[in-house]
Amino acid sequence: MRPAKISESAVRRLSLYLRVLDAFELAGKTTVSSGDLAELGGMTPAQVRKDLSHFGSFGKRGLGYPVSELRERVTEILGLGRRWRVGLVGAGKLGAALFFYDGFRGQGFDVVGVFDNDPGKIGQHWGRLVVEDIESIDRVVRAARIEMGIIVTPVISAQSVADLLIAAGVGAILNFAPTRLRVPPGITLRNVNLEIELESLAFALTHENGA
Amino acid sequence: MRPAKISESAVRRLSLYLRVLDAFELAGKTTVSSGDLAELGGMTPAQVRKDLSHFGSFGKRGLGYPVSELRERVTEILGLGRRWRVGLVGAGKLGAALFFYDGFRGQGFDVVGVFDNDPGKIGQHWGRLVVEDIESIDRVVRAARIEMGIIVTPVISAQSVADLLIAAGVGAILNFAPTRLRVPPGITLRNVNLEIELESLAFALTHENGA
DNA sequence: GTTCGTTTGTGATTGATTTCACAAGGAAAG
DNA sequence: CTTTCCTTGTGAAATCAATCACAAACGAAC
Ligand SMILES: NC(=O)c1ccc[n+]([C@@H]2O[C@H](COP(=O)([O-])OP(=O)(O)OC[C@H]3O[C@@H](n4cnc5c(N)ncnc54)[C@H](O)[C@@H]3O)[C@@H](O)[C@H]2O)c1
Ligand SMILES: NC(=O)c1ccc[n+]([C@@H]2O[C@H](COP(=O)([O-])OP(=O)(O)OC[C@H]3O[C@@H](n4cnc5c(N)ncnc54)[C@H](O)[C@@H]3O)[C@@H](O)[C@H]2O)c1
Repeated sequence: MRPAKISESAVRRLSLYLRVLDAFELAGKTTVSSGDLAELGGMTPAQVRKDLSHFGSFGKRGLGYPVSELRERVTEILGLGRRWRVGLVGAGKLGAALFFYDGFRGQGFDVVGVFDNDPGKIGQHWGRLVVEDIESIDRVVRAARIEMGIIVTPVISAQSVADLLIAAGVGAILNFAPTRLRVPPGITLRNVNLEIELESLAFALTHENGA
Repeated sequence: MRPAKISESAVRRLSLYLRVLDAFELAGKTTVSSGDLAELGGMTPAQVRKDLSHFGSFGKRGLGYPVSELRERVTEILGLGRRWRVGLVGAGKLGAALFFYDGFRGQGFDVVGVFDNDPGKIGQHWGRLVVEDIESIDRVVRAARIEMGIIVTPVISAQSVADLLIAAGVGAILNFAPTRLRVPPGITLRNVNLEIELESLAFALTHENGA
């Protein structure tokens, strides 16, 4: 089924369902109800059903959803039925934390290229990879058929790095630099801005007694 | 002005306005229009005006908003007119990246406590701090009057760490562990789940040709 | 095969957020 | 003082997202 338009938040909830389904499958359950999924995922049963119904009817009335089949379908919907090749730009503190984190591999994301512009970083061995010169990014992205980029450079370099990634054919970017990147239509951009997260906590703490 | 209810997304936009205002102030401009703010912030002028109007009338018709005054007001609204004391739990890869990142200090957030449960980590000197035993978290949080917690432990420990932070009086938590934490009402929780971000990119790349 | 208890799938409804559109305010120029 | 040109502030309208509520479907029990 090819749904008209799925909201960004609905897609994020699909990721949550997938985690909950993993837990249920591990626990040996063969079916789950929308209520079960909602309980562990932190939303309402109606929302679970609505989200899933956008992609077809997977459940049986009176019974619920078959765990392993639903897990497969959601995996497929999210595009996780295959592995993704990711390039990481910025071999700094955050870049290293991300690179040496194993969690992503388990979800199907392989970092197959690391880039930096610091001569002290270029040539370093990171796991089985070598940190590449940012100058070679076009060649390496094409050679390794990298599909997504993660930007963990300082703000000042972020836009130019994004431009290079896009020019090399990357279609999606996850940006950690606290700045707004401009990307052409058709390129997917997600920002992770930790300063905004902290500021939103500060706002909540500041206004909680007034609410 | 004490507005009835401000949406989470409106608060996040306030953070963006603050960044844009900083840039304008640095550039020596004394007034900005909602159009200017929208242009650099990536939203519409009407939304800028609506967001700001929730907190009062800061602008002059025909002229725009006074940059430095608006910056001060937004700073105040977000609760950034003071410094915040933050505790970091999990002295691992991501914890180190966050701890040694200077960007947060500039926004008013001081990490004044680091905790771990690994004997190999406890006692390590991190900057001018010493990594504390998680067992002492209650004492240290109270002594240092820590107000916010950042959780960067493995999933398995995240809930128990959250419970400890809350028991020690922390009112807001930023959680990086990819799991849903349960917190009592009155406690503010924000999650940063990088797996979900990557999966949302995978979804976009998978469905882009069909859109 | 009928009844009963359960749970899905979905149109209708409610609610929240964003955008529209314009009257009113203010500066500047003549 | 009057006209002109901008830009704000805000109700009204439109769009988008979440929730409700219920008929239809299914399994189990007898
Ligand atoms: N470290 C954190 O915890 C943290 C938290 C929030 C946001 N961020 C943001 O993430 C980004 C990276 O942070 P970090 O702490 O890892 O910084 P860092 O200085 O440790 O690393 C940045 C790396 O990018 C490289 N670089 C600079 N310009 C480049 C270019 N043009 N091409 C390729 N590589 C280039 C540098 O050589 C360096 O190795 C920054 O934008 C920062 O604001 C980091
Ligand atoms: N590293 C990354 O880039 C990355 C990316 C996405 C998500 N995460 C998440 O962030 C968390 C931390 O990741 P990491 O790579 O830094 O892991 P890590 O293993 O390097 O560090 C985790 C630290 O937490 C400590 N710890 C464990 N249990 C504890 C407890 N009960 N109390 C106090 N400290 C405890 C460990 O001793 C260790 O030092 C994990 O939940 C991970 O899933 C990390």
